[in-house]
Amino acid sequence: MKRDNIAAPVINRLPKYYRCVDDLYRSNCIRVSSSTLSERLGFTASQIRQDFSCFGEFGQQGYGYNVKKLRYEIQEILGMNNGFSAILVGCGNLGHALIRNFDFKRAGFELKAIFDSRPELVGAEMEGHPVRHVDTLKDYAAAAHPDVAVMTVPSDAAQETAELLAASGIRGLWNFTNRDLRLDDKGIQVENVLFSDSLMVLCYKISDDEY
Amino acid sequence: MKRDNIAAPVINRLPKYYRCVDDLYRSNCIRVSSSTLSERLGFTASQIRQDFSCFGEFGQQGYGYNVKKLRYEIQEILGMNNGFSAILVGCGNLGHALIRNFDFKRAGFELKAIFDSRPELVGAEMEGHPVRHVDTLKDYAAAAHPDVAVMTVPSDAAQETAELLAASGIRGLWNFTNRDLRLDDKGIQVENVLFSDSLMVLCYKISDDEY
DNA sequence: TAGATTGTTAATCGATTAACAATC
DNA sequence: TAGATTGTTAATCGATTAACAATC
Repeated sequence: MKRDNIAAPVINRLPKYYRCVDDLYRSNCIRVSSSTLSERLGFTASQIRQDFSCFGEFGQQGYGYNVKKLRYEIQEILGMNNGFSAILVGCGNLGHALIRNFDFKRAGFELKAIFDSRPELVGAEMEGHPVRHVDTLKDYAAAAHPDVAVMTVPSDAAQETAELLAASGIRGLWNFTNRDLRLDDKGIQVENVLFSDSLMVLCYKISDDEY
Repeated sequence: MKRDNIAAPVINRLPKYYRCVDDLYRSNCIRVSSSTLSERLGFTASQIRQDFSCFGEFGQQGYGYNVKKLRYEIQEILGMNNGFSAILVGCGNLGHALIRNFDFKRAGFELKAIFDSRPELVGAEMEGHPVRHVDTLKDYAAAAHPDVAVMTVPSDAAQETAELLAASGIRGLWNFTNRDLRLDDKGIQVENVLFSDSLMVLCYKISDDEY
């Protein structure tokens, strides 16, 4: 599969493609054309074909795309079939909510271990996972090599925790701390989930209405 | 203030500008130049000046920007000073986490009421808010006119809840359901917080590394 | 075969960057 | 005044859309 230097806007559309094609797959749809995808997604058919062609040729002239095959190809592009593992650091309300409700499997991850720094939590069980002390994280990582870490620690602990994780050889940070992390040159990938940014944009949009 | 037809990329950068300028303000910084902002934000100085100039002239030649003034102006642009109110629908783990930990005030919102459909939760208190039954939402909205609704209901209830909220006159939906909502022509603004999309992009990025 | 639809090239559109006159 | 830095125009760059030959 081609995969070099894909533009960020393309990459950010991939999950939406996946969700759409997965929905079609689950409703037993066999084939789909770029124009049908266009209606569902609100992107132009041209853009959809252009985006897919960054990674290969998945369709067939006169027919369209086979849903099952397309779904598999997008999984491959996204790396969902790599069997990645995740750990979660910070078992507060948000961490707990993710452990209980978020379907890691569906995004291609297995949640392997959870950590907290509060002694009163350590040893407790959360959805079948024992809470480990964050002091044991580095040893755990050295042995188990988890791929990504879910950061649900308080904002104040964000930078410190990020550095610990980077030093532990984690390759990706899924960052819920509402803080930008400074981790230059460490080659670690970061995805921020910035609740407040999203709410501010919504605030702008409803203010905009008034003009 | 100018506010017509601002490009989406500009709007999406505004919260990051705000967080940065707010940090400067809180550390008692008086003035800042576009080049200093550039270093902190990773945008070019040119882009920063271009972005600000969409909304007015906030700086001064030879001096830069007054931090306090700039912070205020961005608040105004984002609509953070409009005294907007919010309600939250769905008091599961994630809803609970937001109620407890998210600083609505800091983003310019006041959380006014919370709703759930589970009878066993109705009447309980959560961080000082009584849980109301979702059947009373429409009456509540008719009386109190909340501006936005935080949707933390299960995915299956997403579309139904969105329609109820639209019918209740809510102007903005902050959508945590991981589902795209279909609300054409209702003039309602939606901001999605799609956890799974974000994790899939991270998955792509760490896969990308291998090539 | 005729109709449909891809993958790709070329054209357009929009966003970012560079440059600089204005001026504090 | 001299140095610094804005706001804005023009140039560049990149992303999206349109068009169409290839072909199933």
